[in-house]
Amino acid sequence: MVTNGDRTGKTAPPGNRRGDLFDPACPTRRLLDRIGGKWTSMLVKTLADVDGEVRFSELQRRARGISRKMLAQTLRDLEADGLVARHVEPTVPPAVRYSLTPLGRSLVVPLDALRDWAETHMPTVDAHRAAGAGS
Amino acid sequence: MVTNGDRTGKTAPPGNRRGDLFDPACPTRRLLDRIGGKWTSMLVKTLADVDGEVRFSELQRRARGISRKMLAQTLRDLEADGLVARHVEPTVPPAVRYSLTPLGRSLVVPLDALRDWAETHMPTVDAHRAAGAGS
DNA sequence: CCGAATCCAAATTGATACTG
DNA sequence: CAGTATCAATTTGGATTCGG
Repeated sequence: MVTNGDRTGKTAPPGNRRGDLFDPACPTRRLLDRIGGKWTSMLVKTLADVDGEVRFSELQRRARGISRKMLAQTLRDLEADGLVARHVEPTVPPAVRYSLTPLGRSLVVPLDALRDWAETHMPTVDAHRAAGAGS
Repeated sequence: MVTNGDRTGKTAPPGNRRGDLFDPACPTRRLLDRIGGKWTSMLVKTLADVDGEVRFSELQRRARGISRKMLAQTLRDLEADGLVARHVEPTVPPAVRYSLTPLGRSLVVPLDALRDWAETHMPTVDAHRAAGAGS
């Protein structure tokens, strides 16, 4: 593990804070804040699933339970991050399509690792909670 | 409840198609809800770092910024999940030590994948936000 | 059809103080 | 030392409504 705390005491350049998880500027912490959002990772995965452009309304159809507000908000956030591309068709009525950027697609890899762990181990977690519930 | 209640065996269909992410019962969604918590993943990684037993107060020292309340709460949650083991020494004053269970250690793997992505790509994300900030 | 703005309810978090 | 209880502030998500 890279856990040597060789901090110089001065502000380190971005990308060099590997051992400093509790620093709010730590990239890992910021990433977790982001994908920890209720809809972010679901949207990324949905976009990865279709592997192409999706319209706003179809996205909302696929993401059952999401409100227009949260869909738009999450999408704007993802776009600002460079994870999602937004393409506006200048028609009437307007047609807007979203897709994953290469950067966004690269995020799917670690997200899949997480999904893999969840599929494998969450039943164990559930069993543990059920067993120790009354403790 | 899920209609797919077959938890005793492998239910993954052929290909990549797995559980419905938008189902609140989906394990991946539940895992993300959990590690999306502000302190959960930080604590798991801290415990993985020491690779042994840690006392409550030392944990609080390492996890700069966490309050006793949140530390205790997150720890209790992790323990109920079977990710963390709690060992009480019946002395006066009491000494309690925490450690990662094997299950908890296994979670470190996908968490590290996430960290890896963050270290590599968050600077790009930042650059993108900075570039398109004023829009 | 897309999405921004407003208002509001609910879940999280934190500061502080108290207990065994 | 290792928690727990209570209260308040902040954040988050959702319903509705209005505009392009």
